[in-house]
Amino acid sequence: MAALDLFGRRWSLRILWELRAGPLGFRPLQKRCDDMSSSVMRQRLTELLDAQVIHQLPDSRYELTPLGHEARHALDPLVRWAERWAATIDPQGADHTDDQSAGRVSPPDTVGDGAPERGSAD
Amino acid sequence: MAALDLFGRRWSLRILWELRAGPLGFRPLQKRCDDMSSSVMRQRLTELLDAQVIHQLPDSRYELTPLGHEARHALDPLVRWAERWAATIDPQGADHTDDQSAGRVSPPDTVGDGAPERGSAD
DNA sequence: GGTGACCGCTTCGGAAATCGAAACGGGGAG
DNA sequence: CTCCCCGTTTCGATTTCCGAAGCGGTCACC
Repeated sequence: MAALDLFGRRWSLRILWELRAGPLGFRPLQKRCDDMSSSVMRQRLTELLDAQVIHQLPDSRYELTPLGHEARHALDPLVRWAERWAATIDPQGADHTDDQSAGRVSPPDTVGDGAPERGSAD
Repeated sequence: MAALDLFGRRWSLRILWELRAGPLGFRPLQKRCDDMSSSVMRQRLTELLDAQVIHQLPDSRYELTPLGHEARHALDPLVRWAERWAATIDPQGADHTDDQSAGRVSPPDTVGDGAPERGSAD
């Protein structure tokens, strides 16, 4: 349950996700996370730090701990599900070249709607 | 990313989790989810309904769709990780037989810091 | 030495999400 | 009819999040 709460916050999962490839500094990480507010970012970072999911390198960059990497991998099935999910509910034109949605993605309406969103799992 | 947003909301994962054992009505479900606000509950329910993760039975109870069950199972590794995580950072109060804490759970503070709220493992 | 760019991080006012409790109409039991 | 539980909506109060500006610091460059 604690985990559900920790990861149920707005950018926690995203941060975990963006850190998967390697350590990142504060501002770079912020940019990767859709330019989220630095205030909230610091907050999430602190929570994650406290949960020992990430830690800070001597050069002050943030990096996943072994525990953090496990969490990120534990997330994999969910990512795979997300892809299937996207394919199920949004099977039509997956062409959103003109997409300009910022941070907010809404739950898809229904099959047959024309409201594309970003479904890239990177 | 859309999934990260859908599940990044406050009670989404919890609802998914509480529905794992079978269909539940509105108020029962609400009680199970730490008595969350009915307003937010309705909102989450709508989002989940819209995302075709849950659906409503003729007797108006809520139930996971096949897609929803997949999501719940996709969550399994995360749950397993959570247990390991709890054991890693909170190895002393190793008695999680009881559980009735309120809504907010924070990253455990066992090691080093004195963060406020309490966490419970399920 | 001065300037500008990036850095980690904090502060603050306003917007949005969440809460909490009350209330509606309806169903079933006593 | 009354009492209790139900699903659901509404509304004011609180919490969280956002967005932008600012602080002190480093480093390259001129």
